[in-house]
Amino acid sequence: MARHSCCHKQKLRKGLWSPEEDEKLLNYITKFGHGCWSSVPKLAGLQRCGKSCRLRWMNYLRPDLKRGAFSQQEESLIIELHAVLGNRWSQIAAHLPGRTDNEIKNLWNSCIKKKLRQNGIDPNTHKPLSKVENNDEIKFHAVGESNDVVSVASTKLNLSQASSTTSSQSLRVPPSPDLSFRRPSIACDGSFITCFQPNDPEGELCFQQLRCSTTMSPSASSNTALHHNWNWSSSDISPIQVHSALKPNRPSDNYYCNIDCNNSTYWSGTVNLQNDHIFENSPISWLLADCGRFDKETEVHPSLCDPELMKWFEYLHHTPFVFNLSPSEASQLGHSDKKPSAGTCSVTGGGLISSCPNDQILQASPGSDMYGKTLQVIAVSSGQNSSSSLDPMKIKFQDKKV
DNA sequence: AATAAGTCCAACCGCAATTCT
DNA sequence: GAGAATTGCGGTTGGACTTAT
Repeated sequence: MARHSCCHKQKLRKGLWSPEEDEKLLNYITKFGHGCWSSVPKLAGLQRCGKSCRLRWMNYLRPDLKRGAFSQQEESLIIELHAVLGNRWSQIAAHLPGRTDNEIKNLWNSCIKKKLRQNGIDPNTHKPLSKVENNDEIKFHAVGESNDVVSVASTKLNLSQASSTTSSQSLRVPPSPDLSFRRPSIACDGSFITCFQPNDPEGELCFQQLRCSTTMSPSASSNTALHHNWNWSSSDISPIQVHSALKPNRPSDNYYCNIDCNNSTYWSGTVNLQNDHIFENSPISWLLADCGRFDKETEVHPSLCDPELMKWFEYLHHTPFVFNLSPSEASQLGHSDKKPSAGTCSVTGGGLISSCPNDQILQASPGSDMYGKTLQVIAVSSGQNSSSSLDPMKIKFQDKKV
């Protein structure tokens, strides 16, 4: 097998880096920056190729790298991002400050894959490995423009086993289909972030261990992150609030909120007090569970339009979910290759899903009326760069009767 | 205690995209 | 515009370490 071109020219060292080599590279880059990587080894006095130097710097010597084991939150985020991005390790790493693509890839291959399989989930597709009997499946119909009837059977997840293990919580696999009604919720009114305790009639969430932490991102002018922790006790009935005095000054300043239960992240997201936006990190978002209950404009990951993820919604709510889109709206929402541009579509009633194959219109199905509200989905312009799949859409929940 | 099997992870490799000449 | 050089990415490998037999 041919070596990389830069290694042909001279006999270069390979294998593990010695502390002396590390020191040479670190000293050189600290003083002069890396510039052109191919010239770094010569200038730094190393018998390595530039590529090797770059890799060592990026994966080990960089001062901004985070050391130590991955937290439960980080693992959860990796799983969620992998469901959306696949093996795009560098893009996943971009969402985990201080972590490298190599590190995440190794974690995935050595650890997370195994955990997912143990919980009955295919790590490649994020679909369940096994399905249960047909009578538990939810079937619904969506009527296309040509009056073709499209039947979509949702995937019933085999969760009973997973919910009995601690690792299942790290996967944020719901312990029961009714979990959505027990989720905590975050509200934001421009002055306060308020964390509401979830309704937990069966005590599954063990409130004694439910914790909310909020970290304000450090701004350019300040290296200090504001960090707050609260613990709910079983007797608490009041929501937790972040006081307005902590309101950040710049629109870019966000609060990163995590709600943990039994040391696993149960809800995570970003709250921006400047514009009242709440962005949930989870692509398997709980947000749609709040249809009709939110009255704030909220950002949601476009992956919510992914039929596979919508199946989770179906599973959680025992109700189908049907988009009611015009062809152009369907296209704008990402059912074509183009990114969403400006546009509006309405999603009506209690349920919706699903794919809009080939710009086919899916008209409203006789969905359930469990929410009795109108959900407006506003696809916002997300620029021309089609390489980014993470630009959020805004979803506005309006308190209107259908 | 010796050895095999399994796990983890740093580093290598080829390829593709981008930049430079 | 063409070819070379460089950069970045994801798949794979190999060796150190741990665990099981």
